Amino acid sequence: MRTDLNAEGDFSAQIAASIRDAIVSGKLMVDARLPSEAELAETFGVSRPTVREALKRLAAQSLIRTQRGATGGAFVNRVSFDEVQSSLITSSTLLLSMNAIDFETACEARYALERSCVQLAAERRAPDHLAAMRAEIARQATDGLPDTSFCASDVAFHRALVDAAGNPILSLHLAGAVEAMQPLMNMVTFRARSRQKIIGFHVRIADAIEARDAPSAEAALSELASYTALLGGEARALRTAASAPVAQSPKRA
Amino acid sequence: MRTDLNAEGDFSAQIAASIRDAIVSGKLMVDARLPSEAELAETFGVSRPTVREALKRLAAQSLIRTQRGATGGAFVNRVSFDEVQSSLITSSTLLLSMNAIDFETACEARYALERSCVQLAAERRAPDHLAAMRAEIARQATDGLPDTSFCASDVAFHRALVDAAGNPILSLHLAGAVEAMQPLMNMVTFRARSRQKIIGFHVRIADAIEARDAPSAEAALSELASYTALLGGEARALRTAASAPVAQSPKRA
DNA sequence: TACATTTAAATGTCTGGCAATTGAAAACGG
DNA sequence: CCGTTTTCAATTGCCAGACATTTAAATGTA
Repeated sequence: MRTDLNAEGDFSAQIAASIRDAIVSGKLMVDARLPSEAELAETFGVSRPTVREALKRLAAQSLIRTQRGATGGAFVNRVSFDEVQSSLITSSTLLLSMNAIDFETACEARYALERSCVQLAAERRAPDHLAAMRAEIARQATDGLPDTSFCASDVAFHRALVDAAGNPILSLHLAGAVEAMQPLMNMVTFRARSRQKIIGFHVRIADAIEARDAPSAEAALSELASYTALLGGEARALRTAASAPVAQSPKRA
Repeated sequence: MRTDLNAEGDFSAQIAASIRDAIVSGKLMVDARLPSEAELAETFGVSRPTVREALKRLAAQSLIRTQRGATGGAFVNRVSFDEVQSSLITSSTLLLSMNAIDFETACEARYALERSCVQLAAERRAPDHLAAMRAEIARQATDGLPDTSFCASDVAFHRALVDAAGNPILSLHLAGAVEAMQPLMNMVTFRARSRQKIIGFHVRIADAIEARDAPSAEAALSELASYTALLGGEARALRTAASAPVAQSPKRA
C-alpha cells in the first residue's frame, strides 16, 4: 500500500488502485483488516470522504466488506465463485446488448464453450445431473409455456450439462456465456415446431451423456448450435423487415 | 431509477443498485448523461457525498465515467471488451489464489476451453496468427530465458491460437482463464527438457492449425494438457516435500 | 469576424460534526 | 467467584456547507 499520490486529480481512484494492488499481490491477506478510514485518510494525506469513495470502489468489486461497530472496519473479502459469476454475467450481458455483438458470434462462442464441457460431462455425470436435465426437458414440453420460461428452462438444461463436467471454473465461464445470451434468446420466437426440434436435440444430448458417449453428444450439440443460429437469423430478418419501412435519419454530428 | 429507499442502511449501495438497474435494463442508454450529483441527491433524498459514493461504485465497474466542467457529469459508459477482460482476469486470478483451486482443475478448465477454439482457429487462421505463434515458439527456444518470460511467451502463444478463432467472446473467456493461471504456472520450474517438450507440442499445434487439421491440433493440445498437469503435480510434490522435510511418512492412524 | 475575458455549472475535495452500531470493558448483584 | 447489566469507546454511515478546479458557453472588444 503506497502513500504517495500523483497530483493529477482523482485521488480516490489512486487510493483504490493502491489498496487493490496490495490485495491482489497478497500483501493483504483474506480477512485482514484494513486501517480505519481515519487512519487511511491520514496515511494518504486526504480527507475521510475521499478515502470512503476509494473503499466503495473496492466494495463494488467485492474485494472488501465493511462492518460497523467497535471492532468493525474494512476487511479483505474472500472472492467467491458466485460473486465472480454474477459480475461476469452482468458484464457479458451489457457487452452483448451495448456492443452490438451479432447473434451468430455469441451463439458460436456459447456452443464452442459448451462443447468443451461435454467430454468431461460424459465421464463424470452423476444421477442428479441427468435428473436435472430430464426435468428441464419435461418442462420444455409443457403446453402453453411462455417463450421466456422456455428460454429459462433452456438455460437451466445447459447449466446442468455444464455442471456435470464437475469443474467450477468451466461452470463459471459457461454460466457467463449462456446467461448473458438470454436476453438475445428471449427475442427469438419459439414456435411449437422449433421447440419440438430443440427438445429433440436435448434428448439426444442427455441420452449421449447418460451413455457416456461424448462424440454423439458433441454432434447433437453442434446441430443444436446450427439450428439456434438459424432461428436467430430468422428472428433478425423479421425484425429488420419490420423496422425498415420508415427511413431513419442518421444521428447528426 | 427509483427514488424510494429502504430505511435499512447502506443508502449508497441502494442508489448504486438503482442506477445500475436502469443501465442494465436499458432505461439509461449509452452516453446518456445522469442527473448532476446535486439533483440525484435531492431525488433520492440523501446528501451529495452519499450520491458520490454510489457513483464511485458504478465507476469502479466501468458502468459510468465522469467528466468535470460546465457540460460535465456522469455518463453511461459503453462497456468494452478490454474492460470486461481485465476485470475478469483480476477476478479469476484472485479466485485461483484465494480459493485454493488445485492446479489440475484450473489446467483442465483451461485446456478444455482452449480445445473449443481449435476447430474455429483451424478454419479461420490468418497468416498473422500463424506468424505470432511461430514467433513465440522461437522465443521459447531462447537460451537462458527466465521461467517467467517462458510462461509469458506461453500465454502469448495460446492467445494467438485463441485469437485465430476470430470470436471476441471466446477470446475474452480464454484470456481470463489463461492469464489468471499465469501466477500458478510461474511456480512451476521449467527445466530445459520440459521446455523442449512443450515447444514440441506448440510446433505440432501450429503445424496442425496451418494445415487446417483440427483433430491433430486437438490431440496435441490434449497431450500438452496432460503434460502440463504432470509438471504441475511434480512442482506441488516438490513444494510440499520442501515444506515438510522431516515427516516423510504421512499421518499414520 | 476573431480573439480574449468573464461566467456558470459541474465535479473533486475538505472540514467538522452527528447518528447508529457493536464489541468489550466496567460495574453490579447474587 | 460468576453471571448479568450498563457504560463506553471505536468505527462506519451520513449530512451540511464550503472552497477549489475544470470546462464550455456566453460576453465583450478590437
